[in-house]
Amino acid sequence: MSPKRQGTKHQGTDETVARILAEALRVHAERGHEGFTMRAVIAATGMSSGSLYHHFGSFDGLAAALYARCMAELLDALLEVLDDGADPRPGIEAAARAYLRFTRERGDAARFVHASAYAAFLPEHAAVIAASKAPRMERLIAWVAPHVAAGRVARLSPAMMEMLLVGPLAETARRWLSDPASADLDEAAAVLPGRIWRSLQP
Amino acid sequence: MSPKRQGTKHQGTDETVARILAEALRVHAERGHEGFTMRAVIAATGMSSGSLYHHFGSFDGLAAALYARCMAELLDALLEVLDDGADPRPGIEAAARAYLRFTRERGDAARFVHASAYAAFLPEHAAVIAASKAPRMERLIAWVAPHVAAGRVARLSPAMMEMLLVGPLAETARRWLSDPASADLDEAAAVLPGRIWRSLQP
DNA sequence: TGTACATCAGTGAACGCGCGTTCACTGATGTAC
DNA sequence: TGTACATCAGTGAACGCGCGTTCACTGATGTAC
Repeated sequence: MSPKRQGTKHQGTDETVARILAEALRVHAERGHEGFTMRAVIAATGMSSGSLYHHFGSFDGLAAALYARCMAELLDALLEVLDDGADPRPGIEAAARAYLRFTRERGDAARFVHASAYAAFLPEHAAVIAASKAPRMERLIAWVAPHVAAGRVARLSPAMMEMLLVGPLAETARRWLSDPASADLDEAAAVLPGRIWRSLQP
Repeated sequence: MSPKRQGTKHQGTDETVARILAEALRVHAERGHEGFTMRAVIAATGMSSGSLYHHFGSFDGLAAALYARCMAELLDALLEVLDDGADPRPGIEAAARAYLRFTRERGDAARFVHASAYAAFLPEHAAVIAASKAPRMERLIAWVAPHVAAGRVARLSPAMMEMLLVGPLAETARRWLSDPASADLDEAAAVLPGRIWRSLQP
């Protein structure tokens, strides 16, 4: 079931990278943003610093790779629930609920994305992150475009749509992630999707 | 015009505290969140570490004081534009524009607030921050309450209202603050207030 | 099939550095009598 | 009015610590001939 190392043989590179990223995310979740250090990740993985440098080049490189993966998972969670119906409303509302569900179920990934908003690695490793994020954003835009053309969604720039869709959800997630007692995800899931849809109507 | 120190006489405490906070904000704006350190603030103010500890107790204490001040300024900017008319719409829309204006004109304060979202000092110094934030939030809630009672604003919990009002604005601010080329505050000021108002209508 | 070499994941001790914080001190001002 | 003491803003050298990073190395596997 669980594929362990065989003797002293090396694992595949992808497997090691995935394992390091998973442990790094765990460290961030358990020790917070300030406790998220190269040395903590080294200790958590049980690997050597050299190995981490071999795979990621630097601590910022590791963080950027983790950010790209978490962001991709979040966007995939939204893309997954979009349908091909003539009415955009169910898709928008389902995406809003998916955002909140992702926040609850993948709180560690959501926290890392949100907490990295002003991290220095974002501009420095913008290319790696864009490579992961851009195609998914394009799929979202491609989904909504025909609805805009048909007058079923307001003719706004993609940026403004994103603000209206993601803004209230991100704010709720941020609140809940920093203190689960301070926000009610169930209430948000009941209230926000309909209100967000309203704000996007023509 | 500029009140300098007179000989070796000490300034007032409030004046010193204000000067330290102003320099700290400047350090944060110029060197980024990772460059925002006690030592950088010491160098920028030209004061001794002991003096900063005398006034703030710790670096987190200084950060918490700065956060409380910046958050208060942001909330005051919103409160300032609320009017007493029978129609809540102008007030809501003016508050939305005020948020974006504050972001542009007080970018340093806005950046510090946003970048501190997951900082360790928030829970540790929650009391200091709440003392500054809570009364202002209450004034906002008190402003909207009669409109809700009269059926002019949707009957939502204050938390949900806050998410709908602030969400798209905060997301826009965040985007603009991390890269002014990646967001258009003018477009946001033209588009978002009306859309936010829609999302809050009964 | 055997040998020589290249590749590459992974090791871990050691590096210098900047961090937040401490504390014994100075000296100006306020207060008591 | 003068003297003694308390208060408190401000000083700055020194503290130990954990940080990200380096680099000479090991050893298993893949490739060439």
